[in-house]
Amino acid sequence: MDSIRLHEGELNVMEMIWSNEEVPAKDIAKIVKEYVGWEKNTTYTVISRLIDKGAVARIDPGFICKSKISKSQVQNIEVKFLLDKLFQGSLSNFFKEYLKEIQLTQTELMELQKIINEQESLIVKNRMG
Amino acid sequence: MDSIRLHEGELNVMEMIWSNEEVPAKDIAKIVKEYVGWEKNTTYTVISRLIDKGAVARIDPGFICKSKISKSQVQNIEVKFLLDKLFQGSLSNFFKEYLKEIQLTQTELMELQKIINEQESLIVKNRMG
DNA sequence: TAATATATACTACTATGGTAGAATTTGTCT
DNA sequence: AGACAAATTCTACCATAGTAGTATATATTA
Repeated sequence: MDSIRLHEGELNVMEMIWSNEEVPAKDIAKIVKEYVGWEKNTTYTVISRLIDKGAVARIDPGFICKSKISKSQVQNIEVKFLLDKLFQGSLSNFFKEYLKEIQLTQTELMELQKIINEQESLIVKNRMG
Repeated sequence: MDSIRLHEGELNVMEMIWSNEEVPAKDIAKIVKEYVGWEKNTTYTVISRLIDKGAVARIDPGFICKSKISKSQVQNIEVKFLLDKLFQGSLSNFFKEYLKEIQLTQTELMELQKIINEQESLIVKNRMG
């Protein structure tokens, strides 16, 4: 699980694959063309690069694409990069320097609260064995 | 305040500037050399690019560098990019897809709780006029 | 003031992201 | 089979990140 970084362009393609389990390259090309406007060649190039990077597996016949890395892995990797880059690698700093400063909506606050509660009850459970 | 994106290398330099208000280029070069290992030329090149981008102001004589963008602005910009890129631009999604899944430490939980409390009391105050 | 060191500017080279044209292969329909 | 379309591969071009060598200007000092 070596930190594969994916950029915007590659994500256009990955999103397709993540939401379909297995997709033929040709379909990806079609859909990306429709939604993002890329020529099919562009998509094929990006797919190749994703295969080189190890983010996508090619299955033949049919040039079927299957993800080798989950969206959540990619999210983790990118969040880590951001934290390292601008928050001294610390989630706490992110809370204190970012979250604290912006105005959270009621909904966001409630969601956060829910997550905290869940995690806290987990901790308590663990402590009680 | 047009989304200036700064990458790793540029941040080496910006961190210096942020923590010193006004710094001569030569000092930045020296320190970056010491801590990051870059040749002074490299640092000068990066400084030029930062000036071009509008992230740094050059004051003469002395080639003094002064930041034109705060760290917190840069943090906001980069967080927004990450959210757009991997969380459909939504902080809520970030909470639900990332925070929820990782194991927060006690300290982190407490910090979060504190932030929520503060923001909630703010909302209540506003509501009461 | 000549010699040396330091600061700054210019130029350049590599890697990769972003994008797509051209060429070729494969499939389909008559 | 021949013609047309779709799929795939090859190749390439530009922008920018990443890094630094070379040249020049400026300051310092013998």
